Amino acid sequence: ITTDPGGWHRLRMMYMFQQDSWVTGSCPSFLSAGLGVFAPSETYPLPMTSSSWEPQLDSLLPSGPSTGSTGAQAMAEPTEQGPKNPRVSGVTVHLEMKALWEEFNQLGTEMIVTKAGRRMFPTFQVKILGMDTLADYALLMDFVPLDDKRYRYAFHSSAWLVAGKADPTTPGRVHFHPNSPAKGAQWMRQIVSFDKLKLTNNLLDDNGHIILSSMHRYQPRFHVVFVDPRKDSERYAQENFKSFIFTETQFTAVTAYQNHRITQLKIASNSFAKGFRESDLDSW
Amino acid sequence: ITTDPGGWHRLRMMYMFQQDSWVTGSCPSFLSAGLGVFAPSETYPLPMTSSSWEPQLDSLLPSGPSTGSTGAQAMAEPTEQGPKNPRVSGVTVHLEMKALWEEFNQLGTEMIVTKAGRRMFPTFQVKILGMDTLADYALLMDFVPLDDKRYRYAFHSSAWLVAGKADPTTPGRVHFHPNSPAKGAQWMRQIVSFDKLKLTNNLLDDNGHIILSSMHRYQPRFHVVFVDPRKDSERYAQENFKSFIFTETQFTAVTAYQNHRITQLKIASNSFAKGFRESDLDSW
DNA sequence: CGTTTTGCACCTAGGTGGAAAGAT
DNA sequence: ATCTTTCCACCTAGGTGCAAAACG
Repeated sequence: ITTDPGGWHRLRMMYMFQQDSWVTGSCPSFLSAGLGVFAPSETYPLPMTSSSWEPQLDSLLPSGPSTGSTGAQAMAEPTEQGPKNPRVSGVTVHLEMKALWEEFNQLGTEMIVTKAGRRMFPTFQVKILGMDTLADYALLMDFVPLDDKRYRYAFHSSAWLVAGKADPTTPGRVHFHPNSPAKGAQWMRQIVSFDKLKLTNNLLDDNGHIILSSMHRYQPRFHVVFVDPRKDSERYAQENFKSFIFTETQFTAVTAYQNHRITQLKIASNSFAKGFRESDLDSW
Repeated sequence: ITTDPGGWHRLRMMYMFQQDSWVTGSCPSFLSAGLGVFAPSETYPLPMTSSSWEPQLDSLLPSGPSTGSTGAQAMAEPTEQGPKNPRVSGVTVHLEMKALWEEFNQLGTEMIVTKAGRRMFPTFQVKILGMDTLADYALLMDFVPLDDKRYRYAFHSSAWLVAGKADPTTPGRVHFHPNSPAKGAQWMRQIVSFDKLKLTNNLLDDNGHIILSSMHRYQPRFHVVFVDPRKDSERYAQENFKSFIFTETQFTAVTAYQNHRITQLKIASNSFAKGFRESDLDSW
């Protein structure tokens, strides 16, 4: 938990209904041993009509005319998850930079994956409410395939096409927020940022990064896990977590940008890419 | 506890025997409310014969011929602190970069203080053993005046001279390691680095930095505090912490380096000062 | 041919001591 | 005279997309 960068701690943890899965982020082993953990479904479980590539805005979000509320945020509708521990049942989550996410999503968000690992942009950031200030929580992210397809981009028509069935994959890793576990008060104090999370296409990755297949579509998921102090906490695993899905954060993993408009939006909005801005705005 | 830099959380906490004191570092308020806290003595309490400026090595350290052990480390002898909770009584702490600290200490370590706040170099880093892996701890640092004197540096003789009585001061702040509180397992997993700690000479500092008086000598102290879950934890405050002092880390606060040899050693050993290396070693 | 890898120029962000100017 | 402040060139460390090369 110190500041040693790249010193990710890796550990194993059992999915309840699945095989083992690598867990990323610095997380103490006693936590993974104790918290049980939810069962990520192999494919995206939300009611979605995403048979076509056409990006759609989250129908669950408060749409309508924009009210101009300060600090664009979205609140995810948790999926049906059965009875929950009161430590997590009241938790609500707001997505930061919602407007930017939507702008990308309307074009069809692409995220670069590299062998060494690449950060997401926009960064997944949330504001959390409703935790028990005195209880311990771990915050996690994972990525679920949006469908069982492989895609390719047709440059002449500027459109994504289905290119076949999805490549086979290993179960998929989970990224612990490096500050996990921490008290509810700590998590709620300010925006929680997953800027240490990196995406890779290296199936043999040894750095604890999230492994994704290029040219496949994914839905990020966010999980709030109450660290149950009880000895037999595994038995309550299903009750002790709550998951949140923001459909505007879905994306296609790529090794190089396909849609030129995505490239331009990345350059325009990511400060690290300022070197590629030329004409746009000198007013700055 | 997220990654927002400069977003230090500040809060007040009561010393048991003293007035209020500012606490720095991101630390949840429930913690400060609960952990009670030790009473830092106004002047350095260890048996020391530091009436003269001559820097002396810690007589408590295992000296003798260097055995060439890997990773130079020191283990602090805790001062007499009365009966302790078993959660802290077995804790031991090793100072990292001990050899470098000693090299500086032999010359008379100087640390720059600025209005905006300046990091220490060497950085105070420790390896911790003997914590209860499942218990919550907070790690703290504070700085105790080594004496009641004000110094000045005589350039012609390259020596420090007493320049009078110490300037009056306010009680002195405490720096919480930003990851506090965390489980013992988390703290012991890797080296704990206080690289977010900054020193300032601004008495009105609003950034939660440690306030020191230039031309005065200080002894850094390191405190391991068990976060007692009991409601009346204040009553056990004295039992729930253990303090460690590494005399080789003592220093004089300055606004500009006085001893040229200190400057050269900083330049030679701090990678951020590489721009000032010229002749020394091109083999690199 | 479509896709991936590599090296790189160009940034952000921020930690150094120096030198000159300012303060007392 | 002594000490402090400010600005700055020069670093570290690392996040960008690009272009060319490599891959299959």
